[in-house]
Amino acid sequence: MAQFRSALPIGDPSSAIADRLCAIGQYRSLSKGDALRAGDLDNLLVFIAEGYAKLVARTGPIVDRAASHESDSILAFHFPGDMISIVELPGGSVCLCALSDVEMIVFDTDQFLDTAANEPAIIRSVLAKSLHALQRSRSKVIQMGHKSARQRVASFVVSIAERVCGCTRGACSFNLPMSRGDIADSLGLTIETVSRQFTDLRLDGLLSTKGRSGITLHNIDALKQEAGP
Amino acid sequence: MAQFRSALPIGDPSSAIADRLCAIGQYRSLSKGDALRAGDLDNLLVFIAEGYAKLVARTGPIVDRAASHESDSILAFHFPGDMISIVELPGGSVCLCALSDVEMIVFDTDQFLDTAANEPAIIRSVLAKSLHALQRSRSKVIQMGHKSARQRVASFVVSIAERVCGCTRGACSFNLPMSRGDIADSLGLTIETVSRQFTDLRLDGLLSTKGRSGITLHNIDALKQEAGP
DNA sequence: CGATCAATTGACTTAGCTCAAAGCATGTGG
DNA sequence: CCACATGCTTTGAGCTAAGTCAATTGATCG
Repeated sequence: MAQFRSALPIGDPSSAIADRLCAIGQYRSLSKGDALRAGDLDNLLVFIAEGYAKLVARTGPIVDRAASHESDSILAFHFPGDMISIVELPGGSVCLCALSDVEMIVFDTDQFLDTAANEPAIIRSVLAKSLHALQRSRSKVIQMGHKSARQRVASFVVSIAERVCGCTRGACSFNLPMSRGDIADSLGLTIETVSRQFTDLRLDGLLSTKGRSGITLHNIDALKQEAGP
Repeated sequence: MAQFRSALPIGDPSSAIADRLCAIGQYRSLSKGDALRAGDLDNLLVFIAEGYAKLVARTGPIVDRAASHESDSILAFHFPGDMISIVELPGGSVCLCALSDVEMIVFDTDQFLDTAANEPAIIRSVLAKSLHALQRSRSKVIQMGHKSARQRVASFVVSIAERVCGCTRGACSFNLPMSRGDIADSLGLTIETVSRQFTDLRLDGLLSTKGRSGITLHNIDALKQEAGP
Protein backbone atom coordinates (compact mmCIF):
# COMPACT_ATOMS: atom_id res chain seq x y z
CA MET A 1 0.00 0.00 0.00
CA ALA A 2 2.70 2.44 1.00
CA GLN A 3 4.05 2.77 -2.52
CA PHE A 4 0.67 4.01 -3.73
CA ARG A 5 0.41 6.90 -1.33
CA SER A 6 1.61 9.17 -4.10
CA ALA A 7 -1.77 8.72 -5.76
CA LEU A 8 -3.48 10.37 -2.80
CA PRO A 9 -3.88 14.14 -2.44
CA ILE A 10 -1.57 14.26 0.54
CA GLY A 11 1.22 16.75 0.83
CA ASP A 12 3.51 14.77 3.13
CA PRO A 13 3.24 11.02 2.51
CA SER A 14 4.71 10.18 5.89
CA SER A 15 2.39 12.34 7.99
CA ALA A 16 -0.02 11.01 10.57
CA ILE A 17 -3.02 11.83 8.43
CA ALA A 18 -1.49 9.82 5.59
CA ASP A 19 -1.29 6.83 7.93
CA ARG A 20 -4.87 7.26 9.03
CA LEU A 21 -6.13 7.51 5.47
CA CYS A 22 -4.11 4.52 4.37
CA ALA A 23 -5.63 2.59 7.24
CA ILE A 24 -9.18 3.09 5.98
CA GLY A 25 -8.38 2.96 2.24
CA GLN A 26 -8.64 -0.33 0.48
CA TYR A 27 -5.96 -1.18 -2.02
CA ARG A 28 -7.38 -2.86 -5.11
CA SER A 29 -5.99 -4.09 -8.36
CA LEU A 30 -8.10 -4.99 -11.36
CA SER A 31 -7.04 -7.08 -14.31
CA LYS A 32 -7.80 -5.75 -17.75
CA GLY A 33 -11.50 -6.23 -18.35
CA ASP A 34 -12.55 -6.48 -14.70
CA ALA A 35 -14.99 -4.06 -13.12
CA LEU A 36 -15.32 -2.35 -9.76
CA ARG A 37 -18.89 -1.82 -8.75
CA ALA A 38 -20.13 0.30 -5.91
CA GLY A 39 -21.68 -2.79 -4.35
CA ASP A 40 -22.73 -2.24 -0.77
CA LEU A 41 -21.23 1.17 -0.54
CA ASP A 42 -23.04 3.53 -2.83
CA ASN A 43 -20.55 6.30 -2.69
CA LEU A 44 -16.90 5.61 -3.41
CA LEU A 45 -13.85 7.76 -3.88
CA VAL A 46 -11.20 6.08 -6.01
CA PHE A 47 -7.64 7.20 -6.67
CA ILE A 48 -5.94 5.62 -9.69
CA ALA A 49 -2.28 4.82 -9.08
CA GLU A 50 -1.56 2.92 -12.28
CA GLY A 51 -3.35 1.96 -15.49
CA TYR A 52 -6.37 3.11 -17.49
CA ALA A 53 -10.04 2.75 -16.68
CA LYS A 54 -13.44 3.76 -17.99
CA LEU A 55 -16.30 5.01 -15.85
CA VAL A 56 -19.43 3.35 -17.19
CA ALA A 57 -23.11 4.01 -16.56
CA ARG A 58 -25.01 0.79 -16.95
CA THR A 59 -28.50 1.72 -17.97
CA GLY A 60 -29.60 -1.82 -18.70
CA PRO A 61 -29.54 -4.83 -16.38
CA ILE A 62 -26.35 -5.28 -14.37
CA VAL A 63 -23.94 -7.80 -15.83
CA ASP A 64 -20.97 -9.07 -13.89
CA ARG A 65 -18.24 -8.83 -16.43
CA ALA A 66 -16.87 -5.67 -18.01
CA ALA A 67 -17.78 -6.58 -21.58
CA SER A 68 -19.36 -3.62 -23.32
CA HIS A 69 -23.09 -3.86 -23.23
CA GLU A 70 -24.90 -1.98 -25.94
CA SER A 71 -26.91 0.20 -23.59
CA ASP A 72 -23.87 1.51 -21.72
CA SER A 73 -22.60 5.04 -21.74
CA ILE A 74 -19.04 5.82 -20.90
CA LEU A 75 -18.98 8.85 -18.63
CA ALA A 76 -15.24 9.37 -18.61
CA PHE A 77 -11.87 7.76 -19.13
CA HIS A 78 -9.48 7.82 -16.21
CA PHE A 79 -5.72 7.91 -15.94
CA PRO A 80 -3.09 7.64 -13.20
CA GLY A 81 -3.44 10.45 -10.67
CA ASP A 82 -7.16 10.87 -11.32
CA MET A 83 -9.69 10.89 -8.53
CA ILE A 84 -13.05 9.35 -9.37
CA SER A 85 -16.29 9.79 -7.49
CA ILE A 86 -18.58 6.81 -8.01
CA VAL A 87 -22.17 7.50 -7.04
CA GLU A 88 -25.33 5.82 -8.19
CA LEU A 89 -27.23 7.70 -10.86
CA PRO A 90 -31.02 7.81 -11.07
CA GLY A 91 -31.96 4.73 -13.06
CA GLY A 92 -28.64 3.04 -13.55
CA SER A 93 -25.58 1.86 -11.74
CA VAL A 94 -22.11 3.20 -12.28
CA CYS A 95 -18.97 1.10 -12.39
CA LEU A 96 -15.31 1.46 -13.13
CA CYS A 97 -13.95 -0.94 -15.77
CA ALA A 98 -10.26 -1.61 -16.25
CA LEU A 99 -8.92 -0.96 -19.76
CA SER A 100 -5.53 -2.24 -18.69
CA ASP A 101 -4.33 -3.75 -15.43
CA VAL A 102 -5.15 -1.09 -12.85
CA GLU A 103 -3.86 -0.30 -9.37
CA MET A 104 -6.00 1.91 -7.21
CA ILE A 105 -7.03 2.92 -3.72
CA VAL A 106 -10.71 2.86 -2.84
CA PHE A 107 -12.44 4.76 -0.03
CA ASP A 108 -15.94 5.08 1.19
CA THR A 109 -16.51 8.76 0.53
CA ASP A 110 -18.00 9.59 3.92
CA GLN A 111 -15.35 7.70 5.79
CA PHE A 112 -12.63 9.46 3.83
CA LEU A 113 -14.11 12.86 4.52
CA ASP A 114 -14.67 12.11 8.21
CA THR A 115 -11.06 11.09 8.57
CA ALA A 116 -9.77 14.09 6.66
CA ALA A 117 -12.25 16.51 8.24
CA ASN A 118 -9.61 18.53 10.03
CA GLU A 119 -7.18 18.59 7.15
CA PRO A 120 -8.31 21.55 5.07
CA ALA A 121 -5.61 20.96 2.46
CA ILE A 122 -6.83 17.45 1.72
CA ILE A 123 -10.51 18.30 1.61
CA ARG A 124 -9.74 21.22 -0.60
CA SER A 125 -7.73 19.11 -2.97
CA VAL A 126 -10.62 16.67 -3.20
CA LEU A 127 -12.95 19.57 -3.88
CA ALA A 128 -10.63 20.90 -6.57
CA LYS A 129 -10.53 17.49 -8.24
CA SER A 130 -14.28 17.20 -8.11
CA LEU A 131 -14.74 20.66 -9.64
CA HIS A 132 -12.30 19.65 -12.33
CA ALA A 133 -14.32 16.52 -13.02
CA LEU A 134 -17.41 18.71 -13.22
CA GLN A 135 -15.65 20.93 -15.72
CA ARG A 136 -14.74 17.95 -17.91
CA SER A 137 -18.23 16.58 -17.66
CA ARG A 138 -19.62 19.95 -18.75
CA SER A 139 -17.28 19.98 -21.75
CA LYS A 140 -18.73 16.62 -22.64
CA VAL A 141 -22.25 18.00 -22.39
CA ILE A 142 -21.36 20.75 -24.85
CA GLN A 143 -19.73 18.24 -27.11
CA MET A 144 -22.70 15.90 -27.11
CA GLY A 145 -25.16 18.72 -27.54
CA HIS A 146 -23.75 20.72 -30.40
CA LYS A 147 -20.91 18.92 -32.13
CA SER A 148 -20.80 16.82 -35.29
CA ALA A 149 -19.26 13.36 -35.38
CA ARG A 150 -16.09 14.74 -36.95
CA GLN A 151 -15.74 17.44 -34.31
CA ARG A 152 -16.26 14.93 -31.52
CA VAL A 153 -13.63 12.52 -32.79
CA ALA A 154 -11.12 15.31 -33.46
CA SER A 155 -11.67 16.73 -30.01
CA PHE A 156 -11.42 13.25 -28.50
CA VAL A 157 -8.02 12.42 -29.96
CA VAL A 158 -6.68 15.83 -28.95
CA SER A 159 -7.82 15.37 -25.37
CA ILE A 160 -6.40 11.84 -25.13
CA ALA A 161 -3.07 13.01 -26.51
CA GLU A 162 -2.94 15.61 -23.78
CA ARG A 163 -3.81 13.13 -21.06
CA VAL A 164 -1.68 10.16 -22.06
CA CYS A 165 1.41 11.89 -23.34
CA GLY A 166 1.07 15.51 -22.35
CA CYS A 167 1.12 16.79 -25.94
CA THR A 168 -0.86 19.93 -26.68
CA ARG A 169 0.66 20.98 -30.01
CA GLY A 170 2.71 19.79 -32.95
CA ALA A 171 2.77 16.08 -33.73
CA CYS A 172 2.64 13.09 -31.44
CA SER A 173 2.32 9.30 -31.43
CA PHE A 174 0.78 7.08 -28.79
CA ASN A 175 -1.45 4.08 -28.22
CA LEU A 176 -5.14 4.53 -27.63
CA PRO A 177 -5.92 2.54 -24.49
CA MET A 178 -9.55 1.97 -25.51
CA SER A 179 -11.39 0.27 -28.37
CA ARG A 180 -13.43 1.96 -31.10
CA GLY A 181 -16.51 0.75 -29.29
CA ASP A 182 -15.43 2.53 -26.11
CA ILE A 183 -14.74 5.71 -28.06
CA ALA A 184 -18.14 5.45 -29.70
CA ASP A 185 -19.95 4.98 -26.37
CA SER A 186 -18.09 7.84 -24.84
CA LEU A 187 -18.91 10.21 -27.70
CA GLY A 188 -22.52 9.15 -28.13
CA LEU A 189 -21.82 7.74 -31.61
CA THR A 190 -21.73 4.26 -33.14
CA ILE A 191 -18.63 2.20 -33.81
CA GLU A 192 -19.17 2.57 -37.54
CA THR A 193 -19.42 6.34 -37.39
CA VAL A 194 -16.26 6.60 -35.29
CA SER A 195 -14.44 4.38 -37.74
CA ARG A 196 -15.58 6.46 -40.69
CA GLN A 197 -14.40 9.64 -38.99
CA PHE A 198 -10.97 8.12 -38.37
CA THR A 199 -10.84 7.20 -42.03
CA ASP A 200 -11.80 10.69 -43.12
CA LEU A 201 -9.28 12.34 -40.79
CA ARG A 202 -6.65 9.94 -42.15
CA LEU A 203 -7.55 10.83 -45.75
CA ASP A 204 -7.29 14.50 -44.83
CA GLY A 205 -3.77 13.90 -43.57
CA LEU A 206 -4.54 14.91 -40.00
CA LEU A 207 -3.58 11.60 -38.44
CA SER A 208 -2.43 8.06 -39.17
CA THR A 209 -3.35 4.83 -37.47
CA LYS A 210 -1.25 1.73 -37.01
CA GLY A 211 -2.97 -1.47 -36.01
CA ARG A 212 -5.86 -1.25 -33.60
CA SER A 213 -4.44 1.15 -31.09
CA GLY A 214 -1.49 2.98 -32.61
CA ILE A 215 -2.20 6.56 -33.61
CA THR A 216 -0.14 9.52 -34.77
CA LEU A 217 -1.54 13.01 -34.71
CA HIS A 218 0.27 15.00 -37.38
CA ASN A 219 -0.89 18.43 -36.37
CA ILE A 220 -2.62 18.93 -33.07
CA ASP A 221 -3.43 22.57 -33.79
CA ALA A 222 -5.19 21.62 -37.02
CA LEU A 223 -7.12 18.93 -35.16
CA LYS A 224 -8.17 21.51 -32.59
CA GLN A 225 -9.50 23.58 -35.48
CA GLU A 226 -11.51 20.57 -36.64
CA ALA A 227 -12.77 20.06 -33.10
CA GLY A 228 -14.52 23.42 -33.33
CA PRO A 229 -15.10 25.97 -30.56
CA MET B 1 -27.44 40.75 2.97
CA ALA B 2 -28.37 39.20 6.27
CA GLN B 3 -31.66 37.90 4.98
CA PHE B 4 -29.90 35.85 2.33
CA ARG B 5 -27.70 33.92 4.70
CA SER B 6 -30.09 31.05 4.50
CA ALA B 7 -28.86 30.43 0.97
CA LEU B 8 -25.39 29.66 2.31
CA PRO B 9 -24.32 26.24 3.55
CA ILE B 10 -23.94 27.49 7.11
CA GLY B 11 -25.40 25.65 10.02
CA ASP B 12 -25.77 28.58 12.40
CA PRO B 13 -26.53 31.83 10.55
CA SER B 14 -25.39 33.96 13.47
CA SER B 15 -22.01 32.34 13.98
CA ALA B 16 -18.68 34.10 13.57
CA ILE B 17 -17.87 32.20 10.41
CA ALA B 18 -21.18 33.31 8.92
CA ASP B 19 -20.16 36.92 9.56
CA ARG B 20 -16.77 36.40 7.97
CA LEU B 21 -18.26 34.76 4.90
CA CYS B 22 -20.87 37.45 4.52
CA ALA B 23 -18.09 40.00 4.68
CA ILE B 24 -16.35 38.62 1.63
CA GLY B 25 -19.45 37.56 -0.30
CA GLN B 26 -20.94 39.98 -2.75
CA TYR B 27 -24.69 40.28 -2.85
CA ARG B 28 -25.98 40.57 -6.40
CA SER B 29 -29.35 40.79 -7.98
CA LEU B 30 -30.01 40.29 -11.66
CA SER B 31 -33.07 41.38 -13.57
CA LYS B 32 -34.69 38.84 -15.84
CA GLY B 33 -32.50 38.56 -18.93
CA ASP B 34 -29.31 39.90 -17.37
CA ALA B 35 -26.13 37.86 -17.19
CA LEU B 36 -23.37 37.39 -14.65
CA ARG B 37 -20.03 36.71 -16.24
CA ALA B 38 -16.92 35.57 -14.49
CA GLY B 39 -15.18 38.75 -15.61
CA ASP B 40 -11.88 39.31 -13.83
CA LEU B 41 -12.35 36.42 -11.47
CA ASP B 42 -12.32 33.21 -13.39
CA ASN B 43 -13.62 31.04 -10.67
CA LEU B 44 -16.82 31.95 -8.86
CA LEU B 45 -19.04 30.24 -6.37
CA VAL B 46 -22.63 31.43 -6.52
CA PHE B 47 -25.48 30.67 -4.14
CA ILE B 48 -28.96 31.33 -5.48
CA ALA B 49 -31.28 32.82 -2.87
CA GLU B 50 -34.25 33.59 -5.10
CA GLY B 51 -35.27 33.12 -8.72
CA TYR B 52 -34.30 30.92 -11.68
CA ALA B 53 -31.18 31.03 -13.77
CA LYS B 54 -29.49 29.14 -16.59
CA LEU B 55 -25.80 28.34 -16.73
CA VAL B 56 -24.71 28.96 -20.31
CA ALA B 57 -21.54 28.03 -22.18
CA ARG B 58 -20.90 30.61 -24.86
CA THR B 59 -18.97 28.88 -27.57
CA GLY B 60 -19.18 31.77 -29.99
CA PRO B 61 -18.04 35.38 -29.46
CA ILE B 62 -19.00 36.94 -26.15
CA VAL B 63 -22.09 39.11 -26.33
CA ASP B 64 -23.08 41.38 -23.49
CA ARG B 65 -26.72 40.67 -23.20
CA ALA B 66 -28.35 37.42 -22.18
CA ALA B 67 -30.26 36.91 -25.43
CA SER B 68 -29.94 33.34 -26.61
CA HIS B 69 -27.22 33.05 -29.18
CA GLU B 70 -27.52 30.12 -31.52
CA SER B 71 -24.16 28.60 -30.62
CA ASP B 72 -24.88 28.47 -26.89
CA SER B 73 -25.30 25.37 -24.83
CA ILE B 74 -27.17 25.44 -21.59
CA LEU B 75 -25.23 23.43 -19.05
CA ALA B 76 -27.84 23.49 -16.31
CA PHE B 77 -30.83 25.28 -14.89
CA HIS B 78 -30.55 26.55 -11.34
CA PHE B 79 -33.05 27.10 -8.58
CA PRO B 80 -33.11 28.67 -5.10
CA GLY B 81 -30.73 26.86 -2.75
CA ASP B 82 -28.44 25.74 -5.56
CA MET B 83 -24.73 26.31 -5.48
CA ILE B 84 -23.11 26.97 -8.83
CA SER B 85 -19.46 26.76 -9.67
CA ILE B 86 -18.58 29.02 -12.59
CA VAL B 87 -15.25 28.20 -14.16
CA GLU B 88 -14.00 28.91 -17.64
CA LEU B 89 -14.20 25.98 -20.02
CA PRO B 90 -11.60 25.28 -22.70
CA GLY B 91 -12.70 27.30 -25.71
CA GLY B 92 -15.66 29.17 -24.34
CA SER B 93 -16.78 31.31 -21.47
CA VAL B 94 -19.46 30.39 -19.00
CA CYS B 95 -22.06 32.76 -17.65
CA LEU B 96 -25.15 32.68 -15.51
CA CYS B 97 -28.26 34.22 -17.13
CA ALA B 98 -31.33 35.18 -15.15
CA LEU B 99 -34.59 33.57 -16.28
CA SER B 100 -36.49 35.61 -13.72
CA ASP B 101 -35.33 38.29 -11.30
CA VAL B 102 -32.62 36.59 -9.30
CA GLU B 103 -31.06 37.24 -5.88
CA MET B 104 -27.75 35.63 -5.19
CA ILE B 105 -24.50 35.73 -3.28
CA VAL B 106 -21.27 35.58 -5.23
CA PHE B 107 -17.85 34.53 -3.94
CA ASP B 108 -14.45 34.16 -5.41
CA THR B 109 -13.98 30.42 -4.98
CA ASP B 110 -10.48 30.61 -3.51
CA GLN B 111 -11.40 33.39 -1.13
CA PHE B 112 -14.43 31.46 0.05
CA LEU B 113 -12.41 28.33 0.66
CA ASP B 114 -9.61 30.21 2.40
CA THR B 115 -12.10 31.80 4.74
CA ALA B 116 -13.89 28.55 5.42
CA ALA B 117 -10.69 26.49 5.56
CA ASN B 118 -11.10 25.61 9.22
CA GLU B 119 -14.80 24.90 9.00
CA PRO B 120 -14.99 21.27 7.90
CA ALA B 121 -18.78 21.31 7.85
CA ILE B 122 -18.90 24.15 5.35
CA ILE B 123 -16.21 22.82 3.06
CA ARG B 124 -17.85 19.45 3.15
CA SER B 125 -21.20 20.87 2.26
CA VAL B 126 -19.63 22.65 -0.69
CA LEU B 127 -18.01 19.39 -1.72
CA ALA B 128 -21.31 17.56 -1.44
CA LYS B 129 -23.01 20.16 -3.62
CA SER B 130 -20.27 19.95 -6.18
CA LEU B 131 -20.48 16.15 -6.30
CA HIS B 132 -24.21 16.50 -6.72
CA ALA B 133 -23.68 18.89 -9.61
CA LEU B 134 -21.28 16.33 -11.11
CA GLN B 135 -23.94 13.67 -10.77
CA ARG B 136 -26.50 15.82 -12.57
CA SER B 137 -24.01 16.69 -15.27
CA ARG B 138 -23.30 12.98 -15.76
CA SER B 139 -27.01 12.26 -16.10
CA LYS B 140 -27.06 14.87 -18.81
CA VAL B 141 -24.16 13.17 -20.59
CA ILE B 142 -26.09 9.90 -20.62
CA GLN B 143 -29.17 11.70 -21.82
CA MET B 144 -27.36 13.44 -24.66
CA GLY B 145 -25.51 10.31 -25.65
CA HIS B 146 -28.19 7.70 -25.85
CA LYS B 147 -31.67 9.18 -25.64
CA SER B 148 -34.19 10.08 -28.32
CA ALA B 149 -35.85 13.48 -28.50
CA ARG B 150 -39.02 12.12 -26.87
CA GLN B 151 -37.07 10.55 -24.02
CA ARG B 152 -35.15 13.77 -23.43
CA VAL B 153 -38.24 15.94 -23.29
CA ALA B 154 -40.08 13.49 -21.04
CA SER B 155 -37.13 13.26 -18.70
CA PHE B 156 -36.77 17.05 -18.75
CA VAL B 157 -40.33 17.82 -17.66
CA VAL B 158 -40.12 15.19 -14.93
CA SER B 159 -36.91 16.67 -13.55
CA ILE B 160 -38.25 20.21 -13.63
CA ALA B 161 -41.42 19.15 -11.85
CA GLU B 162 -39.29 17.68 -9.11
CA ARG B 163 -37.13 20.78 -8.80
CA VAL B 164 -39.77 23.50 -9.02
CA CYS B 165 -42.61 21.91 -7.12
CA GLY B 166 -41.16 18.83 -5.48
CA CYS B 167 -43.48 16.43 -7.33
CA THR B 168 -42.16 12.98 -8.08
CA ARG B 169 -45.37 11.10 -8.82
CA GLY B 170 -49.01 11.50 -9.72
CA ALA B 171 -50.12 14.68 -11.46
CA CYS B 172 -48.87 18.22 -11.12
CA SER B 173 -49.14 21.70 -12.63
CA PHE B 174 -46.55 24.44 -12.74
CA ASN B 175 -45.00 27.09 -14.92
CA LEU B 176 -41.89 26.35 -16.90
CA PRO B 177 -39.46 29.16 -16.10
CA MET B 178 -37.65 28.80 -19.41
CA SER B 179 -38.52 29.15 -23.10
CA ARG B 180 -38.71 26.35 -25.68
CA GLY B 181 -35.42 27.65 -27.03
CA ASP B 182 -33.77 27.25 -23.63
CA ILE B 183 -35.15 23.74 -23.32
CA ALA B 184 -33.87 22.92 -26.81
CA ASP B 185 -30.37 24.22 -26.05
CA SER B 186 -30.24 22.36 -22.80
CA LEU B 187 -31.28 19.05 -24.39
CA GLY B 188 -29.15 19.39 -27.51
CA LEU B 189 -32.24 19.60 -29.75
CA THR B 190 -33.84 22.31 -31.88
CA ILE B 191 -36.81 24.46 -30.91
CA GLU B 192 -38.93 22.77 -33.56
CA THR B 193 -38.12 19.28 -32.33
CA VAL B 194 -38.91 20.22 -28.73
CA SER B 195 -42.20 21.73 -29.83
CA ARG B 196 -43.11 18.59 -31.80
CA GLN B 197 -42.34 16.40 -28.80
CA PHE B 198 -44.58 18.53 -26.56
CA THR B 199 -47.30 18.16 -29.17
CA ASP B 200 -46.87 14.38 -29.33
CA LEU B 201 -46.84 14.02 -25.53
CA ARG B 202 -49.99 16.16 -25.42
CA LEU B 203 -51.69 13.99 -28.06
CA ASP B 204 -50.72 10.93 -26.04
CA GLY B 205 -52.47 12.43 -23.03
CA LEU B 206 -49.34 12.58 -20.89
CA LEU B 207 -49.42 16.34 -20.37
CA SER B 208 -51.22 19.54 -21.27
CA THR B 209 -49.86 22.98 -21.92
CA LYS B 210 -51.45 26.33 -21.25
CA GLY B 211 -49.98 29.39 -22.89
CA ARG B 212 -46.22 29.56 -23.24
CA SER B 213 -45.21 28.40 -19.82
CA GLY B 214 -48.11 26.62 -18.16
CA ILE B 215 -47.78 22.86 -18.05
CA THR B 216 -49.64 20.01 -16.39
CA LEU B 217 -48.12 16.57 -16.09
CA HIS B 218 -50.98 14.09 -15.88
CA ASN B 219 -48.97 11.07 -14.85
CA ILE B 220 -45.40 11.49 -13.75
CA ASP B 221 -44.82 7.74 -13.51
CA ALA B 222 -45.89 7.26 -17.12
CA LEU B 223 -43.62 10.12 -18.16
CA LYS B 224 -40.74 8.45 -16.35
CA GLN B 225 -41.47 5.34 -18.42
CA GLU B 226 -41.25 7.46 -21.56
CA ALA B 227 -38.00 8.96 -20.32
CA GLY B 228 -36.41 5.52 -20.51
CA PRO B 229 -33.76 3.96 -18.30
C1' DC C 1 -56.52 46.45 -30.09
C1' DG C 2 -52.66 45.75 -32.72
C1' DA C 3 -47.55 44.89 -32.82
C1' DT C 4 -44.18 41.74 -31.78
C1' DC C 5 -42.01 37.76 -30.75
C1' DA C 6 -42.54 32.90 -29.21
C1' DA C 7 -44.49 28.58 -30.55
C1' DT C 8 -46.38 25.48 -33.77
C1' DT C 9 -46.88 23.05 -38.02
C1' DG C 10 -45.44 21.55 -42.64
C1' DA C 11 -42.23 20.08 -46.38
C1' DC C 12 -37.88 18.70 -47.37
C1' DT C 13 -32.86 17.49 -46.45
C1' DT C 14 -29.27 15.15 -44.23
C1' DA C 15 -26.05 13.30 -40.68
C1' DG C 16 -25.65 9.48 -38.45
C1' DC C 17 -27.80 4.81 -37.40
C1' DT C 18 -28.77 -0.01 -38.81
C1' DC C 19 -27.94 -4.07 -41.05
C1' DA C 20 -24.72 -6.74 -43.62
C1' DA C 21 -20.42 -8.23 -45.54
C1' DA C 22 -15.52 -8.15 -46.05
C1' DG C 23 -10.73 -7.15 -44.23
C1' DC C 24 -7.19 -7.15 -40.76
C1' DA C 25 -4.82 -7.56 -36.11
C1' DT C 26 -3.71 -10.30 -32.59
C1' DG C 27 -2.98 -14.32 -30.14
C1' DT C 28 -2.91 -19.44 -30.01
C1' DG C 29 -1.62 -24.07 -31.24
C1' DG C 30 0.73 -27.02 -34.13
C1' DC D 1 7.84 -19.75 -36.78
C1' DC D 2 3.79 -19.99 -39.44
C1' DA D 3 -1.27 -21.04 -40.06
C1' DC D 4 -5.57 -20.40 -38.52
C1' DA D 5 -9.38 -18.75 -35.76
C1' DT D 6 -11.49 -15.08 -33.35
C1' DG D 7 -13.19 -10.82 -32.85
C1' DC D 8 -12.11 -5.92 -33.77
C1' DT D 9 -12.33 -2.70 -37.53
C1' DT D 10 -13.47 -1.02 -41.89
C1' DT D 11 -16.53 -0.33 -45.76
C1' DG D 12 -21.01 -0.37 -48.20
C1' DA D 13 -26.09 0.45 -48.97
C1' DG D 14 -30.28 2.05 -47.39
C1' DC D 15 -33.22 4.12 -43.74
C1' DT D 16 -34.82 7.24 -40.22
C1' DA D 17 -34.79 10.64 -36.60
C1' DA D 18 -33.87 15.04 -36.20
C1' DG D 19 -32.34 19.33 -38.45
C1' DT D 20 -33.37 23.24 -41.72
C1' DC D 21 -36.13 26.46 -43.98
C1' DA D 22 -40.44 28.65 -44.37
C1' DA D 23 -45.07 29.90 -43.33
C1' DT D 24 -48.77 30.25 -39.86
C1' DT D 25 -50.73 30.58 -35.52
C1' DG D 26 -51.02 32.22 -31.06
C1' DA D 27 -49.67 34.70 -26.69
C1' DT D 28 -48.32 38.67 -24.33
C1' DC D 29 -47.72 43.52 -23.50
C1' DG D 30 -47.77 48.21 -24.40
